[in-house]
Parts: sequence; structure tokens; C-alpha cells
Amino acid sequence: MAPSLVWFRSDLRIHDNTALTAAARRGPVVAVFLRSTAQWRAHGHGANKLDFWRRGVAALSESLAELNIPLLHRDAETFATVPETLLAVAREVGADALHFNREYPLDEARRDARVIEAFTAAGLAATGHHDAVAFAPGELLTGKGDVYGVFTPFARAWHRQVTAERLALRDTPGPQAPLTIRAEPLPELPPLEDTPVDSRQWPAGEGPAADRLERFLRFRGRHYADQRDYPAIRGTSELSPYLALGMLSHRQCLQAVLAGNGGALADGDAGLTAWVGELIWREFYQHVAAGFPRVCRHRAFQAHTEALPWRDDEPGFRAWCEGRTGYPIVDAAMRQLVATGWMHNRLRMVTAMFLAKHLLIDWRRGEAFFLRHLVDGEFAANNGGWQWAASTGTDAAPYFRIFNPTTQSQRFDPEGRFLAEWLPELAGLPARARHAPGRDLLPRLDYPAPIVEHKAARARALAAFKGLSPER
DNA sequence: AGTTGCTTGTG
DNA sequence: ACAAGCAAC
Repeated sequence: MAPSLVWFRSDLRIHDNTALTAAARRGPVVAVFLRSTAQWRAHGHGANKLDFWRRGVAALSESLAELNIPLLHRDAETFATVPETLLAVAREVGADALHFNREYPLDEARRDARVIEAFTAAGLAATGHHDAVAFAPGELLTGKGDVYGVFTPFARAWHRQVTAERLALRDTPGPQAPLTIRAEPLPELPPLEDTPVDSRQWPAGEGPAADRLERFLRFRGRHYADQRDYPAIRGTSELSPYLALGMLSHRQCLQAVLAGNGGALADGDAGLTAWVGELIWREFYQHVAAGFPRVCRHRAFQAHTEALPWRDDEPGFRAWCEGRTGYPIVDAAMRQLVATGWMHNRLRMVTAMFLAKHLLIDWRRGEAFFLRHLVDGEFAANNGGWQWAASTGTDAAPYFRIFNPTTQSQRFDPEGRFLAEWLPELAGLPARARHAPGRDLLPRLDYPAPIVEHKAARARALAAFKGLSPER
């Protein structure tokens, strides 16, 4: 029997993998991974993500080997060359069908559509499965039949309509009879602009992902609602890199919640239900990327905000990137990002809002910087978060929502522990003084004065937004 | 998933 | 003073 080809992308796992399960049910499977260096570069993925990706593919290759599924590697520099590359692989191994799990941002969706066209034209079957979401984009719509543009009603509808079947884990295939086709060695990473962070920080693969899920739910899940906002505490799941590359599925997460929460997702333990909400945010932004493709073309979700007078401020942008804005919470967070490839969720909001509101610098520059550094960098969530912070996005984020970085710091790092960890120059100060060191202290601290004054920057941002038309 | 400034009440 | 409540941004 002719084998099926399974094309892996951001679904680097053999458990609960819709495409793999479907293909294996039918017969023998050959797996393929495509390296699209030029496309990844154009999309702005950085060294941390690419390194994590490569290590994840290596782990996948080993898992597949235990199932006697060979993983092949090919280069398809840009997405445009993907259909021909995959067709060549299919012919080479004699496959008559292709299975993959869909990706929803515009370039990926188009690439996938072209692959299906090419296979169909060649008389081969090709199936794009919905795997990364409980509801395919378009399946959850408002009463008027529109794609949701606000999170809360989306989440309500998600909870109302979700079924056990949608969240059921896909069967893991058993080992198949060995094929004559051999697995291929993992290609090298392309030359990278930055050096990836120490790989021990983020061990790749399904095993580490499952361990981390288990440990999170066992020790921290029940405290999630109370602790997730405090960057000095490891209160969040730290699973985003694994979810972004599919080393872990949302179903695995939700099944673990169901098991630990008496079979409920929407009520029961406050920590676990809060975390379910965060998983639904991920799905919401996939729907937004698919339903409003303009956001994938560097456009604002709220069209009228395109008229905002973003400032051209290179020194300000550099100071933000390098963690020397003079706002300790912003600087500590940016240093955490650059040093570890990860930033606490609360601080992503604080730093993003600071760039977009206090510096009035185009959110797209911050979005790109985050993607370049984040090990969990993923278009839909990153873009959604940035547009939320910049008040150009979904969820009707009021333009006047401007974090006071000092207040955020005092509220969410009350003991100044996170500040001391990332800004050793401030560690000697009493905790309360770390949030906003007085100007008299700065020279001897070797720490910069604030590059903008909060009150004036806030007023400037409010004025800029007020100048937009539909906002009144 | 916010902040500010003002009012009112309390000591 | 300072906290709580509230409207407006």
C-alpha cells in the first residue's frame, strides 16, 4: 500500500496529532519537515525560536523513529516553493496522500491552499486538518454571523459550544512495520543574527512539554489566578514555547484541567479556570488572524488607528530595546526578554504599552522586536497582544487605557524582587525605592533618568488618540 | 486586561 | 492625612 506523507510544521509531536493519527489509521506513514529559511527570516523569527524549533524537530525525529516513521528534511526557501517540494517528496516515496495540520495566519493559509491545489491537480489526496484549535476559524461566529472581534463573547460562545468530542485526544499511532525509506539527518540551522539563549532553559520536545504541564498543574495551577501577575513568582505555566510549536496541544492541556477540576472547564478551581481562559485567548487570536487577514499584512485591526502619528524616535526605541528607559519595571522586563527569550505576561503588557503609549512608537516595531527574541514567538498571539496594548486591536481596548509603569511595578512586584534580579544596579536600594529611584540617586547608581515623564507622555498619547476620527 | 482627579467620609 | 467611591479620560 502506498504510504501517506505527513508534513510537520508547528505540530512537533506524535501524541494527539490530528494529521498523524488520520494518516496512520490509513496505512504506512512517511514524515517530512521543510526548512523555509528565507520565509522564516522574512517573517522575523529570531534565533531563539529557530533554535528551539530545530531542537524540537530533532526530538520529533526520535519519537517518530520509535514508530518506524522516517522523517525526511527538505529545503523550501520560501513558501512559494513548498508545493513543488512536497510533490517531489511524494513522488520520491510513492505517497498518494498528504496530511497536515492547518496554520491560520495569511501566508501559511495561502501556502496550505496552494499545496492542496497542487496535490489535487496531480491526482493526489491532500488534507489539511484542524488541530491547533477546538473550533476552526469560521466555526464560532457571532449571532450576526461575524467573526468575533471581542474576546469575552468569543470565550462565552466557546464554553457554550465546546463538546467532549472536540477536546478528545487523538489516538497515538503504534509502531508501523519498518519501511525501506530511511530517516534523514537534521540539517543545520541557517546563520543567525543573534546567539540563541542557553538551550537548557527550554528543553525541546514532547517529553519536557508533558513534564512541565504536569508540574505546572500539580504545583502552580491552583494558584494561577492569584500568582500569575507577579513576575517575581513562577506563577505562569511557561508553556507558551511548547504550545507555539505544538510540542504540546491545547487538548492535552484542557484534558489535564478536566482531570484535575472534576470534569469542568468553566467553573471549579479558580486557578485552573483562569488558565483555561488564557488558552482560549490563544484560540481567539488564531480566529482573528484567519478572519481579519489585514492584521497579517501589518495593518491595524481598527482601521482608523492607521492615522496615528507614530513618532520617529530611534534613541527612544534603542533605549526600550536595551532596557534603559529609566523605568525600572520596563527595563528589567526587556532585559529578561533579551537574556532568556521569554518575558512574563504581565510585563509584555507593560513594556508594549510603554513603547506604544509613552514613547508613541509604532507598535509594529515592538512586535518585530518581540518576535526576534521570543522563544515562543508566534504571529497571532504576538500581533494580538501588541494591538491590544497599542489600542489598535480587538477587544475594544479603550485608547485611554495607559498603564502607569511605576504603579504596575508597585502593584505587581511589591517587594522589588523582580527589579533586583534584573537590575543589579538597583538591588542595593530599599525595595520601595527601586520602583522609581529619585534623581538624586541616579548618578551613583549608574542607572538612567526616565527618558519620558509619565504624566506628559500620557497626555501626549491621549491627545494623539483623540485626534482620530471615529473615536469622537 | 487601567489611571487620574475629585468628592465625601473618617480620624 | 487617608481611604473609598465615582466619573472621565
